[in-house]
Amino acid sequence: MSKDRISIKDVSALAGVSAATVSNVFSGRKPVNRDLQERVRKAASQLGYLPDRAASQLRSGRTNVVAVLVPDLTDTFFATIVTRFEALAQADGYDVIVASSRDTPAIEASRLEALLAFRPAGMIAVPCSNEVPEALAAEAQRMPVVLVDRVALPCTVADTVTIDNRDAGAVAARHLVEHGHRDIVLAASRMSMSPIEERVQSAADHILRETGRHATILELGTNVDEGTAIFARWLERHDVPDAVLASTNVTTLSVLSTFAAFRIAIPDRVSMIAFDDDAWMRARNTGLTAIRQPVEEIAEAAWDRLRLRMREGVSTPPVSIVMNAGLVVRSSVGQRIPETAALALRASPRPAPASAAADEPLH
Amino acid sequence: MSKDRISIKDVSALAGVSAATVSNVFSGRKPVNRDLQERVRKAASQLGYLPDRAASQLRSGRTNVVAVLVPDLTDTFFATIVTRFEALAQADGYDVIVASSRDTPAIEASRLEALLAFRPAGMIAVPCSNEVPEALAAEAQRMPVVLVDRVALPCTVADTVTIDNRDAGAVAARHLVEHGHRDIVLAASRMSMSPIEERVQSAADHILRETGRHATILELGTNVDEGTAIFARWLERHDVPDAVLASTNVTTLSVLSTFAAFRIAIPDRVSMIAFDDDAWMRARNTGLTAIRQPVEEIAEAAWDRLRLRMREGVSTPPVSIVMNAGLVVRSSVGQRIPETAALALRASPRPAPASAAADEPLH
DNA sequence: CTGAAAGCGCTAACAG
DNA sequence: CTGTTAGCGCTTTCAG
Repeated sequence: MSKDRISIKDVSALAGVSAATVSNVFSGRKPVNRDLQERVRKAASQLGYLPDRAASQLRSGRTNVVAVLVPDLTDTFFATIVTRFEALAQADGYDVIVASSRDTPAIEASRLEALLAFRPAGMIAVPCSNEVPEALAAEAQRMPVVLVDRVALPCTVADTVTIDNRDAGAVAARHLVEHGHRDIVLAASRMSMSPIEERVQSAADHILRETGRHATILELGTNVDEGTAIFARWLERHDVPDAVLASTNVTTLSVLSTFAAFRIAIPDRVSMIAFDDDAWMRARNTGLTAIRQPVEEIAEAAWDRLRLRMREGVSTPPVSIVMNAGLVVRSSVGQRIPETAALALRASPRPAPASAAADEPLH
Repeated sequence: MSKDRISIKDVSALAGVSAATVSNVFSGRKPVNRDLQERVRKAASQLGYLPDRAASQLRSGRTNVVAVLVPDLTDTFFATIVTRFEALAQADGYDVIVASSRDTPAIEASRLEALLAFRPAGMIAVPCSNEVPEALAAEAQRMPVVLVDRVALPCTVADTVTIDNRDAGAVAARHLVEHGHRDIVLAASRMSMSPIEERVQSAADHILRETGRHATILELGTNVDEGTAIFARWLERHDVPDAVLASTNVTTLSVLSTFAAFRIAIPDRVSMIAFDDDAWMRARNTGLTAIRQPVEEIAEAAWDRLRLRMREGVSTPPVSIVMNAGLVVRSSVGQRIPETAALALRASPRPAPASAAADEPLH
């Protein structure tokens, strides 16, 4: 352990070549004689040489680093996206640096600065609020940026990859209504985040249109424990609804925790549609019916887009990619007889013109 | 968007000072006149200047970057550790770069190289196998390294932070045995990983000592779906055991998924002890009794250690920190009458000398 | 194909 | 306290 760091000069000296040749061997940017290559590589591995990115980047102006910024790494949705990115980036010869904003705009700004100081070749960001951070918007004019998930469309700042949130909300609402549910709670995280607003509002609209009833919208925040507390407080003061539709995997956990604490059975007493499709949702006796976002595909689309931009520049106008979420039906949504149908049944000997679904319990 | 990048010179020119002064304003390493500070800051923000780490690091030899390497970012245990690190590091003025080895030694080696090429000030690593990667062991002699979780003790390479895995296994086994369980399956991920081996072997030893029965050890791997398939295949050919003890949060998910698929009720038909204490374990009607690792404390201990080393160097011998896991009792472990006690009960009118716990069903 | 020399943006050292 | 100068390790000329 004599010298502090092994540099390209140590290698070139040992191999008896110039530093430039060593550089060319490692970067592969210029052809090098086979024999020399071998000598250089041997010397390098003998010394444990690893090129210094700082120096390389400084001189060349190029870098193979892409940055990823997400609101929360402990949220499986984001963790999965990051993991997939990293694999894709690595396959294309890029290294990924990751930062988490812990859902706080101030932290987001600071993490963003930290990432930008690396002068990455590109960046994929899931903003923590609706506002694209100023620094990011500015940077997006020179550096490729792809915005994912938490974005209000249309977005003029950068390319985006999102799901069709209105459709997701409507599909879930329809499923609930078709199963006879009328008194429905929509568990939002924060309505100020536009994808959430879209999911929830579109579900509410559908419910109102189909049943004439107003859904109850509850904001449970982006943290499980906080959301559990809020929902518990609400439940203490209200009747158990027919069904709950979660708008986020975190709200899903909050709602389920509360029901567990209150020993409210799913789907016997209340139906539930979860958001996102995590492993634990399958690991239960009554599997959760859930809106599944195509996480991997989202990550892939974002990476494709970023790679394209890194190759072709940011001069052409931003593109918005919208993917579709699907409903995975398992067993957390039960069949209810809606009041109107039940009244009709009691009032007349003939079956009322209720939906086929609502008839089922009579068989 | 005329110039490509704003450099320190642009700022110094606009502010009418030297580059060194701008540097001192931002690094705070030398005092600068108030007025000048202000002028510099104004010029900088006006230009959108962000110091270039590559250049800074190259010249100064210092860096405020620490690297974190984990086997899997989608595993909540690791994700939580990373998140906590990042918060702590940030509070101390460090930036974190993260990489995931996806539980594959080859990827681990490549990610490790990528991280080391940043020349970080220190590194926290959760190796994916028992073997500390060669490159890391070598690096640990000059750069502070803290190894977490997946480490075989004693470790001569670097400081370590782990839990007392033998104790964790024994505590869980005792809980099961005390509740009258005899036919017990130990769900390992891979016995070749020494913490797992310790947890599982120590549980097996305890069970053998207390009941004279050999526990069944099953290796379910480090992936939920794979583990589910393996356990399902096993269940098709064997009786449902009295209880299952998981050694990992991933094996927990595999086991639960299988039980759900087979509609085997917990704890009526089989008891279960989970590993790690994730939010979803509380979000069920029968909450999971679980071994809880003190995740946050592990992260904090590792960070403290790393910070100390970054301050004081790596010359003093490695230190091993061992923390304690605890058993969180919820409702997934039921009461069984062990055969021996049951036989004794049937054979004699007097209560057999069974444990108090085993008597409970008779009340 | 290889080597010598210059310089990326920044900060250490020293002079003022 | 501020400016000047040199050079970190690499890659890029450009000459051989």
